[in-house]
Amino acid sequence: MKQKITIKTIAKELGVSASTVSKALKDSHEISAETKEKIQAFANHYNYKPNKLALQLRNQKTKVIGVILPKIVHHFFSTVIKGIEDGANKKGYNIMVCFSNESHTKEVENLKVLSNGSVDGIIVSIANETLANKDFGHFKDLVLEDIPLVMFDRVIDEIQCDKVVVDDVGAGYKATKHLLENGRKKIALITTPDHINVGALRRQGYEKALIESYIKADESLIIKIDEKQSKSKQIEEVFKNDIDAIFAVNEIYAAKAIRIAKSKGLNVPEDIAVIGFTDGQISEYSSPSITTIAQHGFTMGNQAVELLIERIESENETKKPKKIVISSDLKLRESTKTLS
Amino acid sequence: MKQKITIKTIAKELGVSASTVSKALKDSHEISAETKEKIQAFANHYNYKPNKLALQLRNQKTKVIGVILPKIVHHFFSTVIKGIEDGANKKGYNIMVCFSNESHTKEVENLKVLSNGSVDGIIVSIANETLANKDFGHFKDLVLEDIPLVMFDRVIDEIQCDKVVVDDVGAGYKATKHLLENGRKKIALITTPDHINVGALRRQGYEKALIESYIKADESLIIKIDEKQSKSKQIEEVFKNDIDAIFAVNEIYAAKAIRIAKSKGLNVPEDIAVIGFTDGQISEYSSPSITTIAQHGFTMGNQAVELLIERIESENETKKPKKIVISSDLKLRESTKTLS
DNA sequence: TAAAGTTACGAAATCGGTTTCGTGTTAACA
DNA sequence: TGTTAACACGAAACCGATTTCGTAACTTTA
Repeated sequence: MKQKITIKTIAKELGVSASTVSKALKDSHEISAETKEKIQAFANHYNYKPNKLALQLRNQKTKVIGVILPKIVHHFFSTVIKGIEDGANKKGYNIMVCFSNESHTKEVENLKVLSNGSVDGIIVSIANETLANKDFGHFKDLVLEDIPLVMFDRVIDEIQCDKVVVDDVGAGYKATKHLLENGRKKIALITTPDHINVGALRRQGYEKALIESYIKADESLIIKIDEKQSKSKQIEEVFKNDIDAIFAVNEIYAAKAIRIAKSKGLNVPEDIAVIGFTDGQISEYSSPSITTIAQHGFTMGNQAVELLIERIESENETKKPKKIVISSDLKLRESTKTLS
Repeated sequence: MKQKITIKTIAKELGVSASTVSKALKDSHEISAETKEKIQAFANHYNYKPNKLALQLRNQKTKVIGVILPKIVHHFFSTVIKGIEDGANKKGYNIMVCFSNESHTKEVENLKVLSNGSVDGIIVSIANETLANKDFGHFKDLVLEDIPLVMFDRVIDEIQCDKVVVDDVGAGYKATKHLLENGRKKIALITTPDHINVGALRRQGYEKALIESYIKADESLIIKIDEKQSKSKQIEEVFKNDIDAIFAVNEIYAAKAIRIAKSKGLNVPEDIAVIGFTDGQISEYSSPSITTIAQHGFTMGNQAVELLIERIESENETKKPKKIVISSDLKLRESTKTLS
């Protein structure tokens, strides 16, 4: 078995031409039933598999989709990957994954590698660093080269391509509204720095809900976490204020907030309600379990890859980029309840 | 930019032959300085990138490593993937990931797709279903075809290939020993069915530790979770016994056990100590945080890919398969403490 | 000045398939 | 019996790059 068999091998062995073998294996009408049978039996017996690389070169397509993620050890992103793989598989594609580790340089490198022809299209969620320096040249090049591109979750308006996002404003609104409906009035927001657009959007929703309830947003109740410093310490700051609820833009901040609340002798949800974002395992298994906004990562991945494949396979007229907004749901758990 | 430029394009444009262009771009001594400069400048200006597919076909290697995982929305596996990607990248490889979803059929399919020449080697952690029916034909074929293969975590002895595993027996021993040293005597074990070999191995360690302490293993304290039924209900069973500690072979079982204990009015770790496996986010963020065995997934992935690339790049004499055992550490947290 | 050696480049084979086009043989038809 | 059509297959081009080998033109050496 060490020697892999090719069409030529078969042709030589059976005394026919390579083209005959190729046609016979594709059940072409040009080949007599007798010859076909002979060739197919032979190929089958020796477990012939057409060389993918040769096919890719000829067809100029790889049936592979490149995926660049900021990180993978993370519930949301691993869920998205699952959705992408699932959708890709259904259409006969495979996925090649790279991680930017939130680094701009690595993102550029990844993009360079993938755009060399290894993949038919690319799905990306942008690295934090790239969002911070607003350097999007690498994506612009990609668009110029006409390589199909889909961005999800962390997207930017500057690039003309298909996008899949959660309704972050709406989600922030829903979360805050829920707390308000629970009778909470002093709601703190634990969010990210402004350049992470999802954080900023969720904040908009938060503020919208407050305004609707005639509550003035209090800047001191909003903390933007700097990931480079101790998160716990930063979160602890917010407890210096008089608050009865916390809306955290991800589940880690929420979990940490709960721990701190407990350590301060506050009961969750009685004294303080907490709501998170990203319905991951932390929210599900911690006690109390955490009410969150479910992001439907699987759906996002699925939709993203669907958009991408659609664009790959209709590589003719340039249709206008689409933007799909996935609505998010509130998942009620133990960390929130009506104030009695 | 729509029209991609190839060596032929350049050759025609500059009135030279394709071979000249190729050589010039590789700075061959056969080409005059003048011509080289002209060609390089042209290629540079039009942003020429050699077609990867053509290179792959010619070199008969893809610089891609295939990875098949049972699942991805899972802390341990996503950590391993990170380790694989990291190691692969350092050596100039990319990774292509597929998921078996614990299904035998899907695993076979994945293997078939990847072994068609799309990748230079494959890293696998076997699906539960495959472990259950003990049908390893697809792996045997792979070995026959001389495609480099590395298995990790869930491995089998029947296949001759490199392997990377955790010291599951030792880990089970460490965990149990820790509980014993805490003064616990009635230690329940929440594990998997026997065919999941990692579960069986951890159990061995558990029993070894008990024997050393002259404690007879009590079958009724051992529950093998059937994932198809309600886990909580099954775990609840163990509380019918008089126990003062639980060793769970993964963090989800541990988290569920803690919830159930709490609901029964038992305090963790005072009344009952709990220790888990896989140092994921659940263990870290739940309250109480969970003492676990850290599996070092990143290291496993890194080692696996290193073994694989070594084998790929020394494709000559068939060296004997290696087996790397990664030792695991006990990570002390709040869910265990000395019995007072 | 003839023989030998350089230099600088092109032709062609190769990787492993697919596909178009051509052609010899036989069968069907006028 | 001559013409045409159908049939079954092979030759060759092609995808894009690399690489071996050959060679024209020029230079060096005897």
